[in-house]
Amino acid sequence: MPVRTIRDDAGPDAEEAVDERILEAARGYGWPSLRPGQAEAVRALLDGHDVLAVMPTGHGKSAIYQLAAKLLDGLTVVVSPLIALQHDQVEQLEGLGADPAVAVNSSQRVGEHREAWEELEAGEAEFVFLAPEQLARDEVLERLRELRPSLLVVDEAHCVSAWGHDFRPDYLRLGHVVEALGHPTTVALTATAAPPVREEIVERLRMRDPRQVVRGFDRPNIFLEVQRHSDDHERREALVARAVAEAKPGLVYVATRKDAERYAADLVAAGVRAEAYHAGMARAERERVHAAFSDGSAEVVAATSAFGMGIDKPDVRFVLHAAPPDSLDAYYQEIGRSGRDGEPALAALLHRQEDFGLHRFRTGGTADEEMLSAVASRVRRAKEPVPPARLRERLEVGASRLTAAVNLLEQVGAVETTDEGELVWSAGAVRPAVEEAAQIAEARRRVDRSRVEMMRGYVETGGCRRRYLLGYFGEELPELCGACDTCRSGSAARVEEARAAADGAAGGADDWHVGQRVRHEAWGEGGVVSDDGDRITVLFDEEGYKTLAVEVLARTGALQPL
DNA sequence: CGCTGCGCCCCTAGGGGCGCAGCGGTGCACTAGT
Repeated sequence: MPVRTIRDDAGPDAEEAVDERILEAARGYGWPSLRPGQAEAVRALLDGHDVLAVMPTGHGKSAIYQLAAKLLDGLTVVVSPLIALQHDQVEQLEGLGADPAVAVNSSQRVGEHREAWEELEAGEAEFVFLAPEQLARDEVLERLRELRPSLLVVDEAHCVSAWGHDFRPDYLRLGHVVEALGHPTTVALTATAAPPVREEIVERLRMRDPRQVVRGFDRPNIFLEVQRHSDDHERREALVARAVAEAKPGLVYVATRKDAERYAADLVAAGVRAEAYHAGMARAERERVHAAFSDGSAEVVAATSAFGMGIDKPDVRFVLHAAPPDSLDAYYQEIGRSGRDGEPALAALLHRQEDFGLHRFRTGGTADEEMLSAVASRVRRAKEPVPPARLRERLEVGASRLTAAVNLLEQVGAVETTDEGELVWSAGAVRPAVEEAAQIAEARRRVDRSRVEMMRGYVETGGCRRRYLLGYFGEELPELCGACDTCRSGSAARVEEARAAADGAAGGADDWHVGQRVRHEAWGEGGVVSDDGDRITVLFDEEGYKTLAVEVLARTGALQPL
């Protein structure tokens, strides 16, 4: 099929290569044109490549699979993290006049559930939405396999990395799902993922010959600001005053449920139409708050991280943080909910040094060695493959704790999963496997803690905040952004000068570059993720992020290229 | 790690201060009992 390529180097908004067939399909949905990256991603899928697309929400990520599904014969399976979102996604497709879509989940009535499967098995539905936990069930997987899906979509794919390890470990098992379904073309979609997160997504989903499409990362209309407070009371007052003063609607992110309630109450007392939102609230109440924010009757929502996915409001004018999140990935995701209309928006973080203590707690804990041992011993002793459900009964343990242990034992090659989803012991003794698995879990925690340190680096930097943020996501910003507090105060320019001076003193030697693999004498192997001239940041495989002074490295030789 | 809430002691009886235990985010699916 001939591909017409229009090349225009005028800038990021330049129209990209456009495949006539894709454009035709887009018109079928009522879209006159495509955004940068969309056509590229769809074309790669049509060519049989797996694709990871990283684009901000509102940039038309969903269009990628909607178009590909239209152009590929066969069922499209969409892995979607929240049941509450599945319904909206089905409706959105209906609104587009797309082929029928159904959802399959535990909230459905028996009849509804049966009907969905009947539609699928009669070949009447083109899309099916499920959470990863559904796909962990053999019966579900078996029925889907019979339907020979041609496209597998993993929506909100950062969940693989952010939730998979402990919280919703079935995310890490999607690789099995891909294979059990005969490896349909796979596309992973997310709004935010730093390079190591992208790597993990590609690896965990066992993508073959993947194409990465990363677009629209910088959001220059969002002003970045950080305020440090020493006293919690003062921080509260400053935040409320700010929310009162700024144009609305806006979001206030907090660290605990109780704070969500307190800030909402304080805002109401200050005359703001505010609501609280967190996962401890009754479902109907959560839905009411979500709806109130969407229709504008609530101006501000004070929320934990539970409020986020599924918000598709273009005119959010500010996102205030009453505490730093545990990573820049999370922070960027949250502030990215503002200014989607392209108009000016504010992202301000009001923190105290002590806030980081909560993350120390959350990334603390010890490896679940007891569970690893119990699982390993049982699987090894068994004469036949063990269904995970039986292990759960015998060990009297919840599904997620068990799955997390199984994932680790698989990762060290001690346990394997059969095509039927049963567990077999593959090699070696129990003890060393358990120890190795516990070490992997411990390394994971070190990496998590280092992600917190990168968040700390963001609040403490005197340099351009946007440059720091984009650097974390692997993008270089050549000029100071001019739209953050450090640029405005002149601090960023002073840091820049000092750096240039240091560079000159070092003879302008450029020993390191982004993407380079390196080995450190104490921290092992890693990859350079950012280069600030006088300092580089390396993501070590087992230790996480470390920021290193180039001058010290030159003197000590502690870091060597590989 | 840091905050909150509770019990306790202080002491010329009602509130203040101390010490310590417990808690802190995100969702799926499934089950039992109304």
